[in-house]
Amino acid sequence: MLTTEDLFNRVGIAMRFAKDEEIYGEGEAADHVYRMISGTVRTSRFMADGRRPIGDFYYKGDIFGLELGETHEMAAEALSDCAVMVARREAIIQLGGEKALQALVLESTALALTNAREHLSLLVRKSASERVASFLLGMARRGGDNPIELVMGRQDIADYLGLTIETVSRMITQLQGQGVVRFEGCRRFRICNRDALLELAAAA
Amino acid sequence: MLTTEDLFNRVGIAMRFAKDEEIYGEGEAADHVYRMISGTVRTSRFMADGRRPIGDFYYKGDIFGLELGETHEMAAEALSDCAVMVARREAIIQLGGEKALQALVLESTALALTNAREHLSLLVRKSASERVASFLLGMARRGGDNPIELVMGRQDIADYLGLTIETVSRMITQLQGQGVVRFEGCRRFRICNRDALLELAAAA
DNA sequence: CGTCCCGTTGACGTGAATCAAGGATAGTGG
DNA sequence: CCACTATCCTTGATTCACGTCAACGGGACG
Repeated sequence: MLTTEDLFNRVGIAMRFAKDEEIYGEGEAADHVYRMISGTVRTSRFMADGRRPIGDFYYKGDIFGLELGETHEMAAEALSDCAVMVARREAIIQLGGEKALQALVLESTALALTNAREHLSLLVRKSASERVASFLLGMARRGGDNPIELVMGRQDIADYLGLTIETVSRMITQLQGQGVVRFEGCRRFRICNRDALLELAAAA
Repeated sequence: MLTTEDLFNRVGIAMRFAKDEEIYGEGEAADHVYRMISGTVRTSRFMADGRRPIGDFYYKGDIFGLELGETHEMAAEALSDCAVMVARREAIIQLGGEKALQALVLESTALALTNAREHLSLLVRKSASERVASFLLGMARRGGDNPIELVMGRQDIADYLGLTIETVSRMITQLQGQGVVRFEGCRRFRICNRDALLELAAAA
């Protein structure tokens, strides 16, 4: 059985997207599948009232763009310059059969579900400081060791956490005041006291 | 190909659970799968600080208890007296092969993802009244026509919406004041002005 | 050096949480 | 059938966290 990576290497083509470039739009036909090689992508939707729910952030190795329906429910945008492998659904079926696509759908859906659940618990976990603490921990988990680079701006964080940029900013300042984290410029930080941060983020 | 329902009828056994009875606990081995016949089930998790995130409510025809991992991430509890078909994972594989189980996993995961997304948009959609309006609409969608019976208490609603019971109660009172819905006792209501309710629930 | 964009900070208002009673309803035992 | 109690729901008063509005700061770029 081919691994997901093999599959993409065989039938996919590499593409690069510049920062802020749109990869696909909301409502477009979803006949391609994407696999991150480097950089970060964000999916989001514009709503009439200006609120902008963020679906997810995708990092190296993640699959995205594979919808259960026919069209993309959210738009995908490059948060930083990035490289992705793009494959047509058809091509995947040709190479690996229906089974390969099904496996991919399951893998992708399962990941999305896990993320959605984590996101849910972030939003239900009410206080702003808990949300920000959890978010920073999550970034640290992905981003490897200190220092950690935030690829997204404050607005993206705010949208993701259901807060405003001012509140996010204040909470970050507060966490610094408590000596838990330390920002070096506004997009890079170090965790000074992991235990305290875990404490603040509370349960999983 | 067997339908999900057939599958359960062939290898499952019918069980009844009384109101408030636990169907399985958090952390237990997840080697059974459940399909609702009647009644309502809630999944939830207890957290150290007393908050209780609710995963989902399950109604007639829904599958639950099928985890991606080895153990149940949340406990399942009967909200009302209910009947379910229970099948062992092994039995499903024996009858329908790996493929049948995979299909079931995908079906179940996809549904869970859809629900989680809907739930997310409920929580990000900020105001308390919007959340309650959306919730009541959702209940109406499932519950058929007027009048609609709420199987869950205020606490469950509050947990689900990320609010307190007092706020839920106030919002309901407010919606009644606006003549949008009308409660007949605290667990049964009618929608008087569907358009206004849709308006209040806003997008999605 | 000036402009733009993004992030921070402050002052203030507001919506929901909290605290605290008070009613309604259902289940229980007489 | 009716008190009696336990639960659940509603309502009011108060507090507090976060949103909003507004000004300021600082780095990137021309």
